[in-house]
Amino acid sequence: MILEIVRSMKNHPNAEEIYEIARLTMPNVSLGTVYRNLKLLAEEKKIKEIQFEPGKTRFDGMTSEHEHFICTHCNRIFDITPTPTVKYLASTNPEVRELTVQSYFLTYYGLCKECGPHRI
Amino acid sequence: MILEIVRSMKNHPNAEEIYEIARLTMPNVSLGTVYRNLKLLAEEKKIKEIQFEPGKTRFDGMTSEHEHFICTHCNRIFDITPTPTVKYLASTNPEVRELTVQSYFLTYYGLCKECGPHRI
DNA sequence: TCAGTAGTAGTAATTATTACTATTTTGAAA
DNA sequence: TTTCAAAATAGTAATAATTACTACTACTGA
Repeated sequence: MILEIVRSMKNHPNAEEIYEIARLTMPNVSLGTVYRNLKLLAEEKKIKEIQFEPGKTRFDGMTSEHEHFICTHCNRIFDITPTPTVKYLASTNPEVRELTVQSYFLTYYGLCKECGPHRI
Repeated sequence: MILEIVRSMKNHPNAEEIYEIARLTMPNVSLGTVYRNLKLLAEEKKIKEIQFEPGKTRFDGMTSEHEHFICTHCNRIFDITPTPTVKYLASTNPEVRELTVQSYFLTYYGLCKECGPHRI
């Protein structure tokens, strides 16, 4: 049930937000239960925990490899499909080639289409 | 003073660790002062706040563009010099090209030289 | 010298998260 | 179906990281 909720929420919610949605269908679910299940789901790799701002863990039901873009103006978070994967990039970096890369976490910061001019 | 301490610590310390070092030279500095100055320094962009594990903010005195590698076995954090910059990579990604990228944050997870075989 | 500002120590408060405990639910064997 | 142990839960207490508050000190410049 909680897994379904996280999967249906596309806005990278935190535990509190998931709890609010969960209460709509399970009116007396407790926050502790939400936390516990989120942790279990994360351990089973069915959801991802992500850290953007300090002290706030967010959850992401999309487990396929993807990146994020955070608009520094409106604070919205966008999902980005990686085109040439960072693993390829890693393979061209001598420092990284000596290590075994299993996964990576990449977040861009900048201005989204609505908030800023198109420019790199 | 706190800026010097953060710059001298290469291990991405958290506030508590910085506090411990600060007390060596300023025995009655308070933890609140350390937190306040770290926040000020971060606002002035003289240090960077980084989030690896949930609920723990670490600080980095190296403000030049660089990436991190975290060994999933020994949990050590390594600094990585970006070779082809991710900005270049971003420019090849149509999704990202429509946005204004100001900065990025990239962390690799995997096994370091001591903990795992060399393999990509 | 003195008033005002800024910075600090020390403590209290807040926030996100985890732990605990008594109770409820579940599910499989009898 | 009944029974009973194991697992999950609600509700609350506890913890950890961080921030806010307050009274006090130090520094500043006129």
